[in-house]
Amino acid sequence: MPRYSRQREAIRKQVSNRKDHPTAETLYAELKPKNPELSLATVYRNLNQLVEWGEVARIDACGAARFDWIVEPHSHFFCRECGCVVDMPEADDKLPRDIAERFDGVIESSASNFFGLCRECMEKLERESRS
Amino acid sequence: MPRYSRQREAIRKQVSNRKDHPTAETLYAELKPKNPELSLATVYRNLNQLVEWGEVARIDACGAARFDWIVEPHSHFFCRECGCVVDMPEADDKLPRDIAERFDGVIESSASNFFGLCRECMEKLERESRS
DNA sequence: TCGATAATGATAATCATTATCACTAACAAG
DNA sequence: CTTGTTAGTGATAATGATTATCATTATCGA
Repeated sequence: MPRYSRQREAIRKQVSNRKDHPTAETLYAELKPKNPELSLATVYRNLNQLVEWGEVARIDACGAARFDWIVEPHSHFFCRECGCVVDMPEADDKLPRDIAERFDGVIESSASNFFGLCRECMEKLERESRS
Repeated sequence: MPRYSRQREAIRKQVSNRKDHPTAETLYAELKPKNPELSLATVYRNLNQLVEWGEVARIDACGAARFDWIVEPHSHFFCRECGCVVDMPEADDKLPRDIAERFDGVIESSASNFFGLCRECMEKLERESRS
């Protein structure tokens, strides 16, 4: 029996309008100007709620949690230089299936994380090393 | 130019003597009795150092970081009930190879994380639900 | 033996997140 | 429409993991 709330609606909308994977803090900063009364705790609270309801997905890795309105499980790439997070849809599902069968327990979810440099940072570092 | 230190040696030894994946706090608790002067900060400091030198690996997921003297990258299973961490060597290397080729940047490492219930917890919960 | 400085221990600080709690607002029932 | 129940909020204290600070100690080459 959840009730309507202006704040939750704004948070839901903000997450679904973004193609990248914002943190709670980022969402808060973006929403604050047009919702001056908004509290950071409310952002965290509602994100947890939305995750629980399966409306958004939480991406855990590299410090702060990030949120994604694409709830189908998929892998991510994390750039160690700029901290950006990129979807890696190619890497999915092939792996977990047969692993899960062999495993001596219950596998409820899985996530493959990739770490390194995104193209922008790779090119930037290459440029810098030529000097 | 790192120098010898009794504390680092004790930490190194403690990590390599364990087959599970202890947290910094756990290692501290285990070492403290025989090294009463040891500080938690020293444990963190040295673990970071050892990771940087490639002597131990850091496993990031589910709250506190865990440490592993097996540095070859491999996947892990995390039990949501008891919090145990189990090696999943079967899940490795199949995935990253062809992904890395297609990726528009540099993939330096990858890790597949599995979440769910370990056998013990699965059985315990089954038993509890029959009552 | 000495001196430069790596390493330590104690603890304050930080960062992300959760808990608390008095207050506000949604909304079903009267 | 007025209400009563209680979900939701905002402000902030508390937490947990980790890092920074800093005065002191210890390593080790000169």
